[in-house]
Amino acid sequence: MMSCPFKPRWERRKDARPKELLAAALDHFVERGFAATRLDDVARAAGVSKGTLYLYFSSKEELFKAVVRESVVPMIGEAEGLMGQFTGTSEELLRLLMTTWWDRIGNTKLSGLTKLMIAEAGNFPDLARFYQEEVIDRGDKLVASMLERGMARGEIRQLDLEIAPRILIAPIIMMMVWKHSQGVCQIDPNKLDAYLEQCIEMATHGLFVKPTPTPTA
Amino acid sequence: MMSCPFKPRWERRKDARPKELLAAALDHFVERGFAATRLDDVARAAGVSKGTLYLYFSSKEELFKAVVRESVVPMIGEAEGLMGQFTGTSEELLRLLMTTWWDRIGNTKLSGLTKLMIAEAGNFPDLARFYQEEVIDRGDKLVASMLERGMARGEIRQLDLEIAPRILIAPIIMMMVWKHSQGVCQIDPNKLDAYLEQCIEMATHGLFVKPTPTPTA
DNA sequence: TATATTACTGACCCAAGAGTAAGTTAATTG
DNA sequence: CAATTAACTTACTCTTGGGTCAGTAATATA
Repeated sequence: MMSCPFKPRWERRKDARPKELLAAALDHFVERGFAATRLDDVARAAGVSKGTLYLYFSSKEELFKAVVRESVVPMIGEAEGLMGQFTGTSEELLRLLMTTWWDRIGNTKLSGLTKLMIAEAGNFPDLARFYQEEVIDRGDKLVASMLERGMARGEIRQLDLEIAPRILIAPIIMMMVWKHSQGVCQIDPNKLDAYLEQCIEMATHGLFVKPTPTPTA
Repeated sequence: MMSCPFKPRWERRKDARPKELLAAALDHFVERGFAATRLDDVARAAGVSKGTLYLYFSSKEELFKAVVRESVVPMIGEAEGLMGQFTGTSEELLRLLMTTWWDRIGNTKLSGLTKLMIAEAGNFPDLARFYQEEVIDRGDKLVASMLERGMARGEIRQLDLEIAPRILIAPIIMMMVWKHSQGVCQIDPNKLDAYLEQCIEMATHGLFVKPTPTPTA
């Protein structure tokens, strides 16, 4: 490796650093999890030293929060907007929300953050609280209000709104988790779309050939 | 703390130690995960020192494998037997399998091991391989053959057997995961039974008031 | 070109925890 | 009651990685 004799050993790039560090951090967190990610590696991947990282982020946890704020939090707002102005049937809305969620998060590296939180929340209570408030609570509310809308329109049967949203999203969350569990529970990547389609279908149509009449709760 | 003057400082109890160590290890692994569990603590909880633990288990990973072999592996065999001699309808079988699974694993501390593997498989490839072979592969096969049986009997519609089992079990897995994600995604413990019931109902009946006729794949 | 500023480096400290092995003590045996 | 065995302990080594800070070098300024 020859280095150009007049290129300085490093440059001062105060405003580019945070973005680059966040990008590198996202990659590493997604790849290895929170605890197992080394800040040395993150810094090196961003082309700086660990000391520099600490100039821009005061701790590992703050770095992680910044990553989440930059990447997933804005998407919740987007989804809230999407739902607000929707006028079609509940089935269409269900499909719309699930597919956009999958496009924007599930099928991207962001799904790794979901898996990370599930995996490590217990060991980092501070991160857990942060994520609960900024992401989960808002997400839950979103799905619940979708169901509520459907129930009000008579399209969806009466459901317990503390439970039903969780059951509905579980298969998609698990899908994201499995995608990032190297070697365990692997699903053929070619079948991911089919999986999503099955999730939607199962939610709308159920499993059996002749659905028994639904008893109202 | 007075100690009885004639009680020896410790006893030699060669055959009791492994059981006690495994029990303590299970508790700690479930509570804190694999990486974050300190063998010092496990040993102390079992009333011995860390050195003793290493007399019976050659490494942290071997200790974990032993825990899994003692606790969850035998239950798979049990479930396989249960299915083999079952004669009722698919809906009854589905319900039976889901409830026994919940009774024996989901609703006990063993669910913590499931969560642990999901969380840490990526960082411990050797454990991942072990768990995949001893638990997941066999479990998958079990659910798939249940669905196959139902399809053969004309009770369950034609499904992709690589995908459907996963979607079916996802809500229960997530339930186990949430139970062990201290503070995140908490579900009211009183609603756990209702949650399970909803899972079964959703799988059998689907979500909507008037299920559209199911297109055969 | 000289001086000041500050973005950045890299060697360091320190705590934590897996694994080890020399030594200690309970039990067993003749 | 020795002498022996082996279950158990204690104090140690070694590695890893978050966080720090004194110093260095790129840039701005005069």
